[in-house]
Amino acid sequence: MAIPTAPAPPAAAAARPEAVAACCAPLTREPLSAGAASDLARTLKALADPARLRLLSLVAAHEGGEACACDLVASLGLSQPTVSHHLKVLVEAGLLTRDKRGVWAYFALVPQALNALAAVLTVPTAAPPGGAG
Amino acid sequence: MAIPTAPAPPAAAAARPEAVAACCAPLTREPLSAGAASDLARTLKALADPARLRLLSLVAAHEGGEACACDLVASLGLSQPTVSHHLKVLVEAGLLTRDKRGVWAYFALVPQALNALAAVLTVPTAAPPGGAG
DNA sequence: AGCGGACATCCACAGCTGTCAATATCGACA
DNA sequence: TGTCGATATTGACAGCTGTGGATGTCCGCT
Repeated sequence: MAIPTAPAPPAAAAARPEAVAACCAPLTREPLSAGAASDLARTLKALADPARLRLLSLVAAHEGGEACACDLVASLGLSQPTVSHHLKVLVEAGLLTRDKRGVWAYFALVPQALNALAAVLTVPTAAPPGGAG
Repeated sequence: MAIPTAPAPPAAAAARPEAVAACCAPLTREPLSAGAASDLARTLKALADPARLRLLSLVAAHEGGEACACDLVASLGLSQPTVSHHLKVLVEAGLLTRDKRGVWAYFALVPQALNALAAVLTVPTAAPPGGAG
């Protein structure tokens, strides 16, 4: 473990969800720095779980684009604390937003976060005629 | 969508890299089945590691689109067994191909795998015209 | 054939992660 | 104010994962 990057607290990730995809350069343009790779991996780790993927799709497919936590618990077949934990991970990764109304908590997708992630992963299949610099 | 959660051995994943993104439906179209979520998570887990992300970018950014394992070991600052392990994970996930020439092993990107992944994650931000359904 | 180098595999270990029971917190309501 | 219900947090634990040292395997060279 020789990652000399700044030890930012995990809560900071939620404060800057735009850090997900940095700026623009796809994964394949130039070698990732250790810090950039760590940032990107943190977001991907939030995605790389069956329960969280299902949560995202449940929220996204729900009418109105948002879903109540109680619905998610019922749909997932996992315990309520476990679902709450997964939702927290997704919110802190900037992939979901949480809106608490009364006793209910509603979660909605953050499309730009997923799209930024998709943009980073996209590979230019056709080589540009101008040649790479 | 009745993905039967077949307990296929991990080696089978390399034989069907197109299984990464199933068919076409983005994550946000309809709730993922447990099997589909598990499949997608498996591929994302292969990506969700700083060392493997750097490996992918190193390979992709290397001239000729492929890189020798020795270069990767030198660039990553990790031990040779560790790099070999990460490369194996990426190959088994269908994200890299391995081509052994003599004593050297060359690794190349599988653009379609990453692009399929990106397609799954992409969220349609604008509603399709006339597609009120 | 013998040797050296490149890569893969095995083994062990520390740290992380998903899971749930128990509990705490907070808002709605009588 | 007291109770009920929804959600979040805590604590514990099993299983997974990243890592490196030691070793095996295979190829090229002398």
